[in-house]
Amino acid sequence: MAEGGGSDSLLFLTDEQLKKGIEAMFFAYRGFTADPDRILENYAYGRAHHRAIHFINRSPETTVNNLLSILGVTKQSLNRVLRRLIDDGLVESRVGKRDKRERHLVLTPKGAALEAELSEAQRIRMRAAFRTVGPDAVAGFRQVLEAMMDTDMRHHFSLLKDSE
Amino acid sequence: MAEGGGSDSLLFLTDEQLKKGIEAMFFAYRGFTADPDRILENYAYGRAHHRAIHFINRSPETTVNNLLSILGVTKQSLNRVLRRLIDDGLVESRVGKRDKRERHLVLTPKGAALEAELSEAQRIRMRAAFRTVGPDAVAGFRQVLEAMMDTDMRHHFSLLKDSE
DNA sequence: GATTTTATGTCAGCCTTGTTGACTTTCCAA
DNA sequence: TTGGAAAGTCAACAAGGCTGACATAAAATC
Repeated sequence: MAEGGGSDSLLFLTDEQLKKGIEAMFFAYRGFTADPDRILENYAYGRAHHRAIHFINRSPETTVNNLLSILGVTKQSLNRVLRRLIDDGLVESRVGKRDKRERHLVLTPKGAALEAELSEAQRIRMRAAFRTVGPDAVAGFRQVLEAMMDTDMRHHFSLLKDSE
Repeated sequence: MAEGGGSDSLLFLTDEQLKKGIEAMFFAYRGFTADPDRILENYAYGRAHHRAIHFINRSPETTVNNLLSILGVTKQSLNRVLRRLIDDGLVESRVGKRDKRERHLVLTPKGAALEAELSEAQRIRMRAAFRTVGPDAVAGFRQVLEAMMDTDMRHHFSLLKDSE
């Protein structure tokens, strides 16, 4: 009874528990992206487009550079995605007023519509999960995820409007 | 005070809270994969190889078909990955004894060594996160993730050895 | 015993999304 | 006025998804 980690309160740190956490992340992330992925297929967009749309919606008038640091990809990679979203009329690229080298990105009504469709699908799943497990579990979920982020990403994360 | 969702216990279901959950998943998953990704670079392998190695280690002697259903990719895609792991001597493919059509996959010592290196890196991050937040938060984390999975994936998830 | 189904492997070709490198244009700021 | 930052673009490449077609062996079924 008193073998292994010793105290019951440390059982959650056994390698088996950690492994379960790892697999939970893997399977849950698949579920997490499944619904948007299905929607994106109808528009022939991919996850990269979804990510761009999401973060432009979160921070309207954000610059390309800022988006790059959030998404962690090269400008060439982002540019290809952004190019198409702009050409398709989902994103507007506004020349900066103070600094005219900067481009400020905003969603057009068409872009906002797709964003709403995607995020609604994702929220439905998350709402169902949250409702199933209750507020305490949700608080724990958020704490673990935040602790698992890279520190620089944690900074981006805390910038959301409703931050606590 | 009594506006919005009404009761305090439902605040975790506001769209803003759900959005924070969505972003938390995005940033945390990036952190979650960052350490293995760095290791894989040294061997010129990708995440696909990591996933295959992980699930072969979890269920030794698993068949190709079983692995396909867990990973959710096409056999052509998996075959390319598996081919290289076998050629490189990380995975052994054994002809089935009862059914000779089946191939049973096991890690070689070399494969097990890489698996250990990868999963140790991932466990270190998860252990740090778990330790930071404590057992109750970890329980909540696992509950939310499980609730967020697709049901068929939840089935694969519960098959782990230490299942509760 | 012949036929069908299942499990696997493989070839070819396509797409998305990541990468590096090189180069240009614009334009702020020292 | 000039250096360097911000942005855009072209080209080429790789990983890892996908589809479709086809081959083989063995099991299962008729």
